[in-house]
Amino acid sequence: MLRLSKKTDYALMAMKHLASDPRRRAASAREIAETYDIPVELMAKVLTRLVRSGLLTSHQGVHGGYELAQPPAATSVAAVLEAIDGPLTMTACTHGDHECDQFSKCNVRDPLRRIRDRIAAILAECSILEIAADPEPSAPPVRVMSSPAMRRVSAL
Amino acid sequence: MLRLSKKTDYALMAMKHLASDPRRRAASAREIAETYDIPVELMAKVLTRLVRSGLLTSHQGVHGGYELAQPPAATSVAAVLEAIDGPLTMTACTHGDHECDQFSKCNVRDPLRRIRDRIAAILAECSILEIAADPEPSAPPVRVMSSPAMRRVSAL
DNA sequence: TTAAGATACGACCAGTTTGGTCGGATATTC
DNA sequence: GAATATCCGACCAAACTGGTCGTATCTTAA
Repeated sequence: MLRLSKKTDYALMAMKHLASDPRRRAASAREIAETYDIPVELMAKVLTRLVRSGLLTSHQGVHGGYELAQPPAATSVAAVLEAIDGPLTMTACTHGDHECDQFSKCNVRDPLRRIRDRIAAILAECSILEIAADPEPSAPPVRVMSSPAMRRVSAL
Repeated sequence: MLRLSKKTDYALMAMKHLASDPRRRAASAREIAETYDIPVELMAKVLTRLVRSGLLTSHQGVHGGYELAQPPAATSVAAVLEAIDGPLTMTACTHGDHECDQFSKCNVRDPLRRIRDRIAAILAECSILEIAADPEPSAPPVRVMSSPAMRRVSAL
């Protein structure tokens, strides 16, 4: 499992779309949704969450739409996940609330927290730039730039 | 998000319990369940899944119960996850089936697969031994690495 | 041989989450 | 003022999840 939600998928697709868009104008929810066959209203909902989290800027009106709030290298995949699905918790108790029935007796809390931290690190190190750099279906290959994050990837 | 299910939690707790049990006899579902305040029937269900996946051996009868099928170092956390929740997929299409509506147009499939592989590697590298080596229910305050740190990729 | 302690298995249920839809309000440009 | 946008909240059906129940079967010990 460990599956990420469809909304997160859509969010990442949109972020990549905006990151690799050659023309530097805002893209509307409709445009993105139609490009990837995503229900328009749902795409809109996802995009506004990204705006609220500061990852995108929006402006309304006839030629409005969404733009990245930061350069692609500055936004991590982790940030997108958190924007859509909330804090990256692996268990009910990862966040500090003791609302798990087994809290007092749990014997795997700390080990799991460490695993979670390692996963969080991976997601935090992976930027939208990295996602966008991927040669995708029909998109022309983007020139690979060398940044710390990218070098780490090719090392794997 | 990326939360793992309660059943997986229970499975890991049981595996650790069995791995760190000094006396080398089988533990019953009831014993484990009561130790950690887990509903007995649910614990039983989880344990049988672990048996079916070959991670535990069981035997019935009066002094029956469950035992690790392998030394703790030989079972990975990933194996436990998969035993309970099925293959570790991040998206609908990670496993090869094309059952996602956006399959043909998806622009993040490959990047996500690479991220998934890195996460899978972490889970595969972490063994039950490592989990069991952890000092027990200390219950220290939990500090979540939250937005500011996660939000931006460091030093880019 | 029988009672007790144990796993095995499948059906079931209620609560939550999720993906998706709808209606309407507001802003911006032409 | 019309068209194109974002914004916002309510809503719904389907899927998933945690948990329960009943029953069958195996194994040991008295």
